[in-house]
Amino acid sequence: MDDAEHLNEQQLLRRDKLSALRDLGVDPYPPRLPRARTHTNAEAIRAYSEGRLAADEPVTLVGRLLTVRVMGKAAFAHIEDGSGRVQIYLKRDVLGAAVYDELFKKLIDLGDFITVTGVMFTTRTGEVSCEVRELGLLSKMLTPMPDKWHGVRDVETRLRQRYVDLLANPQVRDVFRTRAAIIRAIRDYLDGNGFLEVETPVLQPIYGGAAARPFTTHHNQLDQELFLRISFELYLKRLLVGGYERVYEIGRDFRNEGISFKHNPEFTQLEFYEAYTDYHGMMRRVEEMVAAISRAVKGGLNITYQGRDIDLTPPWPRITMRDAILGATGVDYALYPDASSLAAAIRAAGLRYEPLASRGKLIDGLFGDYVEATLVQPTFIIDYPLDISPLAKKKVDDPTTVERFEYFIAGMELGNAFTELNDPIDQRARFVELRAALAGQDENAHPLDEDFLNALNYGLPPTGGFGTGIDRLTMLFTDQPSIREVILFPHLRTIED
RNA sequence: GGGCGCGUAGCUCAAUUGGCAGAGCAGCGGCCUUUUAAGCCGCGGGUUUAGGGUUCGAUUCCCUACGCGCUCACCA
Repeated sequence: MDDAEHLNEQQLLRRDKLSALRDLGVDPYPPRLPRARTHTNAEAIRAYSEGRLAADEPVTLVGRLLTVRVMGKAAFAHIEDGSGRVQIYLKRDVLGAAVYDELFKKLIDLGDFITVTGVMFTTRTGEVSCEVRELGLLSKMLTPMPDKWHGVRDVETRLRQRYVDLLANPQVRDVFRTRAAIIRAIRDYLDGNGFLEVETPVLQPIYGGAAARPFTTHHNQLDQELFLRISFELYLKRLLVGGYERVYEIGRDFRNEGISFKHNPEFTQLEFYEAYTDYHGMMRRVEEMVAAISRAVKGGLNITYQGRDIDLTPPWPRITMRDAILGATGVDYALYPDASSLAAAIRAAGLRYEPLASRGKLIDGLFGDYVEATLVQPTFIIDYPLDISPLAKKKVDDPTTVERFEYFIAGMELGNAFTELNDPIDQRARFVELRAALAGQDENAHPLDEDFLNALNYGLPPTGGFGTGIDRLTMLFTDQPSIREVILFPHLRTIED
């Protein structure tokens, strides 16, 4: 890739300029600034506008050269640093022919990092700018700048070479600033409510806590098969056994599944657990936390996602799974206590279903096919079938149903929570049953997590637990249609030659 | 993994039924001392993703490979 014969005209020309610069005694990659930076671009503009710069007080600015407008013996240009853009004004009278013609006009290109020292002023058209007295090159770009107006649109280039995307498309940089602000808002909310941030193993000898196929890896010295975690749940609950009342973790989960606009193999998850509350308490926490995020990053509770207005003001509706499906399909699954009778009812209603699915899977299928996409405004769907919820506590008056909810915004599932199952005997029975149900597909068959069961033997207090995908939350708050747009380096197939 | 679609200059995009591969930006040369997608004059730049096939002739039609997108499946 670096062979000279593969370089295009413009790349070769930029390399020629490197040697020309060195011939002039200019280091195209100097180790530091020739003169210390005095302001960011934004600070310089503000300081000047607010009259905080003395008359003729020089400022030293830095940035990547984005545009140039040469008018013979004078030129305007814009440079961009992390704070934004500032216009610079260069005059041959001021800089001299050597700097203006030989260095600036001939050897400095769009995309180069430069530094200028000069004096702030306002142009005829009212733009606060810097009239340059000294010019320095900080780092030469050896490849042409992308289109200054259109940026880079090619999806593959944008994702494989995210640095190109970021440097060419400022709005992409904003997405990841917002992502950081969301995570900060989450920490602020949880820290402010007495939650302790913890870290639990990514490499796990037994995986669990979610329904997903894992990635496997291997520890050489121990000669031990390990799994990359698919959730934090079983470790975090151990911590409540140990006496912490409120814990949370923000970190990476790994699921070996298909990739889609809302699935990346590794994604960032938030889970928190709170003793002495239940899933109702978790619902209040979730709507409060999401509202807090919205206030922090959007300044209010009304947002727009892909053209649809969404109001995040708590409280959000709580709708049982049963009522949601009944309303959308006319099927009341409570009337059908087993998979075969429910399947018959679904068929009679003329709806889609997976013939071999369990009762819980049939219900989940109906929900996914007929309800989920309609949940545009924030909604809690509560009370899930037992057999798809092995870690949630049964409802006291209905042992086929558990105290669980998922919350939906913009037709997308964003998170999952339950009143945690803390009965060690029941938990063991659920694991055994689950293993039996999965025995056919041995990829998911794995040993019981005896240590987790042992922890429950020591007593887990009544607890509410919650997990949510930070990537999907970021999609929501940055109005992005795909998870790839909110992950800096999303997974792509490697290119084979 | 299945189905459908896409891949043209450094970037953004055109190219009629299968008939000389183009434009804007960027680049290079020239003019231009308050411009801002600066402007004006001129010039260069292509293995049309890769490999094969049909044809007098292929960016266009066919096959294979690679990558990307959409979608379905998978996701206790």
